[in-house]
Amino acid sequence: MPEGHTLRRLADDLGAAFAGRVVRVSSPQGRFSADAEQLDGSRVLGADSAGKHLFVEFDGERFVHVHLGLIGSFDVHAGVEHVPDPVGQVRLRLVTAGSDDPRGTSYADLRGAILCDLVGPARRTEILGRLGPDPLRPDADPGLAWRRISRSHRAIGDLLMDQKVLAGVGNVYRAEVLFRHRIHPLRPGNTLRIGQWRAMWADLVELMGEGVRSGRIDTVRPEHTPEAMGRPPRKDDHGGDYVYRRTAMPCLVCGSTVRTGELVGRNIFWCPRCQPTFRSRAVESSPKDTATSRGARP
DNA sequence: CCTCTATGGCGAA
DNA sequence: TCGCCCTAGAGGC
Repeated sequence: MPEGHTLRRLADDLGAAFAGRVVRVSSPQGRFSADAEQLDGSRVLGADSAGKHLFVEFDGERFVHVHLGLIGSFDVHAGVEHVPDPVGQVRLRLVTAGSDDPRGTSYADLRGAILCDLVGPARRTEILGRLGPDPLRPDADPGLAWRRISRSHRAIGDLLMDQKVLAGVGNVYRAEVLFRHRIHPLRPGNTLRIGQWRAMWADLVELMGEGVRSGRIDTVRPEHTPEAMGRPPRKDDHGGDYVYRRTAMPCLVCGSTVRTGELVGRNIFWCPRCQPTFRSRAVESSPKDTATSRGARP
């Protein structure tokens, strides 16, 4: 689940349940035990996200830095009657202490994360400093991303996933935003026009904001659903995406066969007709083509 | 029941 | 460039 919208939502939920509360901190699995001991009985001040990074702030300028990676999850249960025994490999558990808060008892379990570290303000600033602008942050400057994109010969599908260029976009938003703007994933960053970038950024702000509210990624415009287009709905189509994980299915807009390939180690999906190659003869090849030196191989 | 894949990125080589 | 993290859902049998 974790692209930027997931972490923003998580920060909001953790803040709502734990901000201002004294918490019991533990590591049932054991891999965070030393740090959990340090934090146990402390007060949570709040939680915030930047890109795919999450920071839970405790008193004394201490932060738990979490990165969910591909398979991590952080489940927040607010206002529960009872706190159950941990199930599975729970690396970090937060439980509210005391009963004088109108929010009642809450707990949260972290599993499978790639990163869970206790850090200070300097380290937090360092981590934030490595991230490009996050479309979910109102103070983000899309010009910083444009500066890097417009000066790079790397593929736009590569640049969009580079957290130093742009923070919070993952494999789904990358494929979908490129489709929505009819841009081929392999098009070099330095061939984009600034108007295209401004439109993509504005779109990401809206799409990811919607993702925070709904808790899922849904990028298909109402006029392009199979129903609206008069196409029969498919049982093997999960819905909500134009091209992501729709290999060999018909494009929702033009009916062409959606294609897939690999770009910097991740699967990329696109429509060969809606997203024509920048130079018409450059990339019209089979999905099994060999990688370039940069790892692009649709 | 088992096997495969995944919205990510670190660190060892 | 690859293994890992070791979850969770989907699909095959």
